[in-house]
Amino acid sequence: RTPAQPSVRWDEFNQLGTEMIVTKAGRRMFPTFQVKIFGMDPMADYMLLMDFVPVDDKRYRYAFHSSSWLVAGKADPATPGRVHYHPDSPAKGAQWMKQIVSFDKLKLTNNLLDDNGHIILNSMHRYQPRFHVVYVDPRKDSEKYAEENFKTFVFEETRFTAVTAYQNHRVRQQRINSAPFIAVRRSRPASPPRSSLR
Amino acid sequence: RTPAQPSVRWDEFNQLGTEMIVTKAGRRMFPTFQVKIFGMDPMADYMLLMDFVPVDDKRYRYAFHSSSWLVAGKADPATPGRVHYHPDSPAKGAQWMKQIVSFDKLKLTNNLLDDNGHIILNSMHRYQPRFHVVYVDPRKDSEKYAEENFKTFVFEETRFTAVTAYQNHRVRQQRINSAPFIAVRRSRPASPPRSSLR
DNA sequence: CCCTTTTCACCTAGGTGGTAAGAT
DNA sequence: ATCTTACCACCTAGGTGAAAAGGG
Repeated sequence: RTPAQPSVRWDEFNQLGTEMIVTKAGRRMFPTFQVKIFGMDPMADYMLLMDFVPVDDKRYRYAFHSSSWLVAGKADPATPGRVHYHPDSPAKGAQWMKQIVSFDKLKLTNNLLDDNGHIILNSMHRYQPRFHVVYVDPRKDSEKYAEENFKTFVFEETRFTAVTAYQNHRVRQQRINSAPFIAVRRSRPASPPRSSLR
Repeated sequence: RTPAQPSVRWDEFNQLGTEMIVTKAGRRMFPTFQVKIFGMDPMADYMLLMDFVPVDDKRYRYAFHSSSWLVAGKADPATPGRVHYHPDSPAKGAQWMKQIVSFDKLKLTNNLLDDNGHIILNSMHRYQPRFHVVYVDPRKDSEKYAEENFKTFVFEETRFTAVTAYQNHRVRQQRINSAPFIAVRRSRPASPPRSSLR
């Protein structure tokens, strides 16, 4: 049976055109990708993982005046295709099914040389998250069954554009509304003059 | 092969007579109990857990003037004997052996009605932490082998007296020295008079 | 008197977006 | 112009000991 993606929040963002921040140090996703899982063998071991595939081979830019995304040319060279294993992997089916599985430790970066195992994406490109379940086959010749022990699920509403700063004002606002604790700082105290005296 | 308890810090405290704070809400141990493990089957599953047994059947009190612990009578009725499973359990031997295993999530409480699964201890009593390794036997009739699949380790230097507030001044000082970040607040702002007006 | 509980200021650890400066 | 980066104030979440109050 297909796992479910609790998706109210994703739908809200998807309507606006979800944007995910990527930074050099790595940024968590918001919304977080989470799934409710059904139909596993409670006693068997499974690995859960995610990866991200380009939606198309285009680069985008955001037109502020029209508040819309425009194609800005062909995609930049693909980034290293990394995967993120859910840190509880491997675990028994019973464990995974007990509650919603949340990928809140996953981080996105635009640093091609990232050394922290984060997912590397190109800013201004569109991505589709994918969710994979791997059954840990106890049989000796388990490689032979790799195909059948591997299942992939795609939730289209989780597509997004990677950005280094929110582009669409309404997405930023939605983000702030979704997490009331986020401070909206209005201004920064005047910084000292940079260096009139070297 | 016997696991090792990194023990420099434990020895320091043990010389003074280690005291562990217990609170109603639960308090972490300091020092933390941690072990380096050797000799597991890398591919097999193991559970790691701890429990605490009374060192004797006595109750103690601390004599400030002589800075020493005195026997204050027979032990209070024993507390429910709980165990604490390391939250990563079950996991493969390879995983456990990869690095030092730290029981830093374990909490001690004096609340007999505790509902958070914390370890319940009697204040002013002495305890010996114990560390257990359970091999998860894949055989059908695994109960029959319970004995051989279960190993217990005791590190005597980790004995302590449970207290609700540090008794020995030098233990308190040692604690503060061990964690430089701990604030030593000198005084509290005068509190408003309690209720001259009910 | 001896011990426990409550409260609270203060700390760590880590994530967040705005701003301004930097880069291309 | 357009996008990226560094910096930083501000937040959450949770642990900590001291002091003060409470209890037997």
